Amino acid sequence: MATGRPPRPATRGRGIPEATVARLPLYLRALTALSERSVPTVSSEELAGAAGVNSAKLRKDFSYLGSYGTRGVGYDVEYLVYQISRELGLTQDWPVVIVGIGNLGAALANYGGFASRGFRVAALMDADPSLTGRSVAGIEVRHIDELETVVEDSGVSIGVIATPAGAAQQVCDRLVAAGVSSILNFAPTVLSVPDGVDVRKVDLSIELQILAFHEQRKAAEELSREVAAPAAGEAAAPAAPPAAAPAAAAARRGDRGPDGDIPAVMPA
Amino acid sequence: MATGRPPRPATRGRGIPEATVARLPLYLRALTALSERSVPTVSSEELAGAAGVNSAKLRKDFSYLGSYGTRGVGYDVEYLVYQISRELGLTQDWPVVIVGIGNLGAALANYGGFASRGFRVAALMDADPSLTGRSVAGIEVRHIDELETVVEDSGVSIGVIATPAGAAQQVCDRLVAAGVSSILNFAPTVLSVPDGVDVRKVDLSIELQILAFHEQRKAAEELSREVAAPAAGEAAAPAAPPAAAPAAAAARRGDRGPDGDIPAVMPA
DNA sequence: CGATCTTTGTGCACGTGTTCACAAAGGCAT
DNA sequence: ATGCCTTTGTGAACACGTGCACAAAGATCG
Repeated sequence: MATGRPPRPATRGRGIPEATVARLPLYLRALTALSERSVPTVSSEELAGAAGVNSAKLRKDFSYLGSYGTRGVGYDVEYLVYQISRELGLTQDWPVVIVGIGNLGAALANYGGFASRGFRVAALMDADPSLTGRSVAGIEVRHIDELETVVEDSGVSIGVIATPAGAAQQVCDRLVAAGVSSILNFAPTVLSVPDGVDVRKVDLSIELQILAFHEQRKAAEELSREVAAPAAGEAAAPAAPPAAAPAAAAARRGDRGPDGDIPAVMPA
Repeated sequence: MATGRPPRPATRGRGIPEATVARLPLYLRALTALSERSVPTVSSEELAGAAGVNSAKLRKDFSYLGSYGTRGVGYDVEYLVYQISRELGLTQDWPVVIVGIGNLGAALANYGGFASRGFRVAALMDADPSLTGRSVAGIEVRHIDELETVVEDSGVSIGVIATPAGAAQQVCDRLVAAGVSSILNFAPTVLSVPDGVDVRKVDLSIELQILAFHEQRKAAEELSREVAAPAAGEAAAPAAPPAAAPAAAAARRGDRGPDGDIPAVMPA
């Protein structure tokens, strides 16, 4: 009976699947909106709609956190907001350092969504001496040489890299050496980091290329349909603009996932 | 023989898995770097290293495109660059319209990675009349009212939304109505679109929240380890910087994925 | 020209994530 | 209280993605 307990309970104990973690912020946003409208409870169906996911998936996601719903009623909005916030670690303050204050870095510094959820811009840093001392989004830009000091003094554990690609790995190494163990990388480079350091990447160029792929596929499909069934539904009516109209027509088809959209996946 | 063609062949015929499509741009970038260094051929092992993926995965990915490698040698860099570019639809020009020229929109307009790969900023648009006429990144900002005209005239099929969350859905609807069938959304909102329209989302706040989750988990794990085995392996040796050492120690564990990093997934 | 060595391409097993479908649980009306 | 109605929580089937391991293919060298 001693060994009666599962030796390796499910996915690492109360380990929440990565896919679920990625959706929690989405639920949280939807719930926050409901909270602001003073909606007391919400059903999985409604919330799923607002978050743009399947209701079964949402319920399963929540089941990893515990049984926070009431059958026949739904979920208590305030309570769920708290539980998800806690699970995501948003009940504490996360000082963040942004490195590279170019166009993008400045945009990030100005981004409101930051402070709204436990994140605080502890410092802005750049290698360009002509920038240091200047104020961006009400925060003084400091020179990159102070990076180690800033990380240590402010207890920063999350770093955002918004430098050119060439400088990214170097900055990354310094961040990690200074004690940062989570990095959000906007530079178009593959960062190599030691075990235990999390890297997430945001790459505009990659996203566009993925869209281009699908766009091309849609165009090809449309073309083959026109060839297969010439002058079927839309006749030769829209003979004017060559690009726009056919694209929209191809769109209608809906060959992709269950919803209209597709998951935006990208390896770090 | 007309209908001899497969009506719905397998995973959409030569349908490439979504996960593979998402990695192709990564390979392409690594290959482009090799090409610039005039490297003639590359093995799956080397390329996988440069792209930060498993070599078996890379080979399987390429196998969906065809048999472009030579056993015992590797892949011809130039040839692969071409094949992947073609598959992604980068051999043609993709006019892109950016809506919302705030900090972020301006950063995107200035982003070099755009033009490098078949993408061309056809227009910048904003609802603020005080912005129209002004030049950003050498491109004149036009008023949102001209959106339909621009999309039609330039044959735009990809739109980038960089507006505040409140305006995103409205802009999205107009884009779709005008014929745009691929949208890259930077606004923190769930966009609803008709079937056949692809939406990919980039959300800074969500990425940070996912990082916070892992950061919290690492901290908790570190804590429990210290409690479970006080002064076990690392003694009190690195008693210096309080932040870096513990984090790195927790890191060692490697509880996450096979590689050091985790896939950055996000539903649109 | 055959042996050997390298590297691809892929069958197979495994793990993760998604979806369905339904029993159990709770509220609510009577 | 009892029964009905709604909605959750989850078991099980399925789909997808990953990684191993190896046979086949080709280059290279003696």
